[in-house]
Amino acid sequence: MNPTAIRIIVYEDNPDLRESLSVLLRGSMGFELIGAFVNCEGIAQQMLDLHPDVVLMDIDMPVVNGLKGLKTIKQVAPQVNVLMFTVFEDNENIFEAICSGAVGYLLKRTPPVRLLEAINDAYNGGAPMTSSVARKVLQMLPPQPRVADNVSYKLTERETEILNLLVKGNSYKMIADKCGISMDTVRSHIKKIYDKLHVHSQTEAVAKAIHENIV
Amino acid sequence: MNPTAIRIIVYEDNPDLRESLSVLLRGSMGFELIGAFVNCEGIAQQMLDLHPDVVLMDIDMPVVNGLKGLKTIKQVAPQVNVLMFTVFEDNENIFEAICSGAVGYLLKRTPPVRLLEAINDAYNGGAPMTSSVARKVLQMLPPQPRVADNVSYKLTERETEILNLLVKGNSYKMIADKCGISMDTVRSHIKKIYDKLHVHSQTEAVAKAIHENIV
DNA sequence: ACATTTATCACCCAATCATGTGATACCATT
DNA sequence: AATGGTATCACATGATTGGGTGATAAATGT
Repeated sequence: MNPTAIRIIVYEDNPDLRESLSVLLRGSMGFELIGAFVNCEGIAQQMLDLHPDVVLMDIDMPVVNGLKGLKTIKQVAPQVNVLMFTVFEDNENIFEAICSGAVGYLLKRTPPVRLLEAINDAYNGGAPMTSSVARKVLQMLPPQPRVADNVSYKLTERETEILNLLVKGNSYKMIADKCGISMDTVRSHIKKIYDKLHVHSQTEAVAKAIHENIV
Repeated sequence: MNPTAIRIIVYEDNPDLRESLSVLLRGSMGFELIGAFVNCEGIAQQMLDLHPDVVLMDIDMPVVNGLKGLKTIKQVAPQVNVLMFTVFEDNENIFEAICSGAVGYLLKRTPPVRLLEAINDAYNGGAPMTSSVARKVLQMLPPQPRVADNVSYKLTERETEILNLLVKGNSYKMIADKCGISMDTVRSHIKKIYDKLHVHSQTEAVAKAIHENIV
């Protein structure tokens, strides 16, 4: 056992891939594979027994999947750097993994050299992730990320105001009251808003407004 | 001019580095340097005149710095992918850049090959960033944002499904079609949804769903 | 000075929605 | 066997919304 090497455990149900990873890690200086399992059963005990530096974690595994495993790790050994290693690139999985404390998120198409770099990064305080994943993470950030708001649709001040009231659940009548104008005028504005947003109902307008604009 | 190349503008006050970047980009297939400036003065006009695909942006520049430049770009040409390229690795700058719409954040010690890859990534919808930057971005994420999804309102599976269709702008009739049930049944479900969410209109339900639930 | 944009209001009609009341059927639990 | 939850459908009524057409006035830009 190399005392300076990064201690790694792999969780991966696919036998071929698990074997490839094992070979890769055993053949690379500075890395030491200390365990490889088909799923996350017994993961808590494994953390305590083997105390790895980095865990390479598949998501889709039978019995106990990677996201559950990640959460367990963060409970029993939060200092362990967990790198998700998966084919899933959907927001839901990324979001859950990141929120549960994964430090990185790599797609399985990552070339071996990059994988080793990523493990190294993770060990040294980085958060390696595929750039497509990174963009998804950025999209999760927003308190106020995009400045490109209603400007893109060129809504007037009044239209923006009315759209906001709509989003808050006001009916035409309530908007008319709050703005001190007639319902017909509200109608008129809303028609123009629909035009500009390319939608045909309140529902769509509200969804679009929340997703893309000021809210 | 190569019509398929990625069109790039560089903002960098250091003459040597600017020259290095120019040489690098001119010598690389698939990249076309269409401008290189010492600061962000006149950046708005430059965006409109040159319409780049990717902007490589230093932060520390005299007169008008990179963060201001970034914000200007996002106002006049929000579709441009801006890659910050800087020596600063402090949270403040990263945070501001990301929140202002930068798609990536590279440190100047990034090797040239990686830089080209990053530009390519940025152009193709990724968000390339140094892994140490990525970890800082992760730390900006709220600890565990919302676990409180539809469970809190205890919507049934069917109700959740219908709510989602509603959020996507479907009318009762369209939902009925997609679910293979009658409009009256849709009505019935939606009534229950309103009850559970304590709302009284589609608009409110949609807003609430987007803000608090699964979407 | 003229054209454009913005905000305002009016009227009409058909489509859609909100709400209530009630019924049937299936399933799981008790 | 009875209960409660879910999913399904029906009918009715009034309110709200979406679209069309058109008009006036003030502000703005050319």
